[in-house]
Amino acid sequence: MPWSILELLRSNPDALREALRRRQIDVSFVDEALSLDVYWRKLQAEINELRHQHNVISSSIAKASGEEKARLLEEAKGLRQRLVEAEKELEDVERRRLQALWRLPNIVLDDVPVGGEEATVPIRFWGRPKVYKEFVESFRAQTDRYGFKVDYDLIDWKPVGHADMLENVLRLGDTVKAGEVAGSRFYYLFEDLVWLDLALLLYAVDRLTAKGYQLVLPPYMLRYAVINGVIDLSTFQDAIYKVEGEDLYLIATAEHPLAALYYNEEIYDDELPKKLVGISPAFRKEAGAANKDLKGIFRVHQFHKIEQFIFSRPEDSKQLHEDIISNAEELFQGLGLPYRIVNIASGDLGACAVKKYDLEVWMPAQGKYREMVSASNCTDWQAYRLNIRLVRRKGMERGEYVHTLNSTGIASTRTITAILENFQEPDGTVVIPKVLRKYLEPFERAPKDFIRPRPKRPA
RNA sequence: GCCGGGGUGGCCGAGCGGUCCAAGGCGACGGGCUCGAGACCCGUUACCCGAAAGGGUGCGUGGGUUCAAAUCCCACCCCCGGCGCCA
Repeated sequence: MPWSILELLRSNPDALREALRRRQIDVSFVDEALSLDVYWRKLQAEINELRHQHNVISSSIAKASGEEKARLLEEAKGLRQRLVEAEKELEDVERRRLQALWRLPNIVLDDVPVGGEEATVPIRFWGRPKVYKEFVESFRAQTDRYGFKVDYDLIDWKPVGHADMLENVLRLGDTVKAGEVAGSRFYYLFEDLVWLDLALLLYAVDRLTAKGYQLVLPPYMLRYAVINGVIDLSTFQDAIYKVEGEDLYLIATAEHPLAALYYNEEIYDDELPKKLVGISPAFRKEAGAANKDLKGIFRVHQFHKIEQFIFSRPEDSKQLHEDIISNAEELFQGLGLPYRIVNIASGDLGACAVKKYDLEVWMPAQGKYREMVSASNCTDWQAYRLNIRLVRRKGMERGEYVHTLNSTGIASTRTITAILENFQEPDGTVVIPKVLRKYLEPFERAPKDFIRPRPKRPA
């Protein structure tokens, strides 16, 4: 049996309906897909019969001659006519069936909290957040309320927000000029912050490759058929830029080209898991973001990202999901940024994922935990769409699809905002995390321990 | 971008309108032989529908001609060589 979702659709549609209910999606998608699948199978059987008759006649024409041949030709032509009609319908049904199947989201694991955004729950905390006195109540609402007791440092001065730090304190960024020349959500970064961006990327690449992840620099654009295999429709609409006049789309994360690395291929189970770390820019339209986070570089159209990606055997994906989120945690622990891990509620899961963890860092100037990392287990949802089959070496059994998992390692600009707020001193100086020193050391002009406010913008 | 050559199953490679439901080889898998391994022998090794029998589809992708297309025509994509341009 093939794709797990198709298997469920045929054998236990109620389980699929339940998954859609949990995601707060219209359950009728299941019925539509089911009836199209049934009809498609029936129609295909009928057409196969017609084709068979046609094939029999066709091949006898080669041996026939004279009147017999003329008669067979007539008969074959007649059958052809009927087939053309029927095949037109099959094509139509096939297209609609596929569309319906591709609209189906993945199932939802049982340990995912059911509900909308508000149902998302923290499952663990790390670090000692700096909490400004006026944010204590809000802090409690994000910690105590869920039954966690998180130690914090009370501070009586209000840290400057990351956007102001960037533009008005450090003066190492210019989103106004970028807005003028490229539009909102673009930015110029200068000097120390550029070094910081590079150092963060190198840090994540170094740590992850040390764990055996293979370093990959992937294509930054993909064809429609490929990128459509990796993402759901809403991501496509909200995030993806298209290159005009070409069948090319800018990636929103290295996850997309990494998933596509085995497009239309078979992978033997004894080669799994394949663990990759990708480095790439991420281009995002942010079409659904409305006016959220317009200031600064928290939510931008373009940033750098180190991405973890795994192809796995189906039986290993749950454990590997825990592994990649803990890899990300190690990176943030190294940076010293206090965070919590949340188990994303069913209504907020992307269609591809059966479960998703976010890592959210405490932002002292906002009084909120904000998303820095997202780690998803997509099981066979992407692999089915990209046609990446699993072959079991023992007995050479086919028919399954590999599982895919992805997680941010470090997203540069977001992590920079977290550093600007968390390691800010009252005088505006930013203390650079010690783990980054190694990646700044080789460069003469790179900052090593501090980023200091500047009187005016460089360049 | 232009000119020429080419894209066949996991890989190599034959076929160039009907006997192709794609030869042959390699690899992989299953079995035999063996104390075991190798060699050797037999078999399996694309996808879809079907409980099965069986049938259908598949030769880069999409169209077209034909009763019949891997084989002929058109468009596009990709690879190789040459020329041009260029970080």
